[in-house]
Amino acid sequence: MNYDYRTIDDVIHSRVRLAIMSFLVTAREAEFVQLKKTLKVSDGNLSTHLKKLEDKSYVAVSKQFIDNKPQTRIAITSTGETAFNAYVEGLAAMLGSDQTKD
Amino acid sequence: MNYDYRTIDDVIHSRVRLAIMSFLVTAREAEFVQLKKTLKVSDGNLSTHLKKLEDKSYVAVSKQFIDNKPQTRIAITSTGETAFNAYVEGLAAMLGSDQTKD
DNA sequence: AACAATACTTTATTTTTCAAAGTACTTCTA
DNA sequence: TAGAAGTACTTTGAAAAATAAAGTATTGTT
Repeated sequence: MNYDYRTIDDVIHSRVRLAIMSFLVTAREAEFVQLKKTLKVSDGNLSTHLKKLEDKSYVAVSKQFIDNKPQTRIAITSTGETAFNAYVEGLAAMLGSDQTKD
Repeated sequence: MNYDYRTIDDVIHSRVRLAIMSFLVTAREAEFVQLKKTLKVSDGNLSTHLKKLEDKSYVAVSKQFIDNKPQTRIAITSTGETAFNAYVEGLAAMLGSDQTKD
């Protein structure tokens, strides 16, 4: 069991970013609007959190026009997936998921 | 699967406070100094985080003198334990702990 | 008595979060 | 076809949170 809080990745740990990463780890990629609706987060909030994940290369953001409207697609990267898995493991080690109770 | 970040308790979610609660949920109670060493956190930092947990009645703090030195004991409350368990469940629902992979 | 050490708490600075406002369009309506 | 409204974002700024540094109080040590 580990209780050193520094071992948990604070870039992933933010509630909004954790939701983003959790969604992407199974969905693989998503549109900005889809993410916004799923996470029930404001535009600005989503935008800033995505930038942080992008800065760390946890997600890759690509922009295109579809029906003359801008569309932003966000995909998890392998770096992001590795970091996410490490995060979950670290969390489990802290929470003590092995405790036997009902 | 739930991706609404608001469902996860932000008082518990902070890295330091999560470590505190995780520790206390098995240890039941601890001394300030013990907690400080285990979590590798500074005095001031621990003090402020404990106050937040105390404000929410997630922990109960009692002070006494032992060998003429102040000693602060921190115990998890039933409110705290309930909140912690709910937090872990909420987190599991977000992370998707049921995913079948090796 | 002076100095270091222990066990904290308070303060102040830096960082983070989040929503309001802003930008750059497109589509709809009169 | 002007302009109002809507969509898809980004930037900015204000509030909240995290953290370390400084402060308080007492003890032990030399």
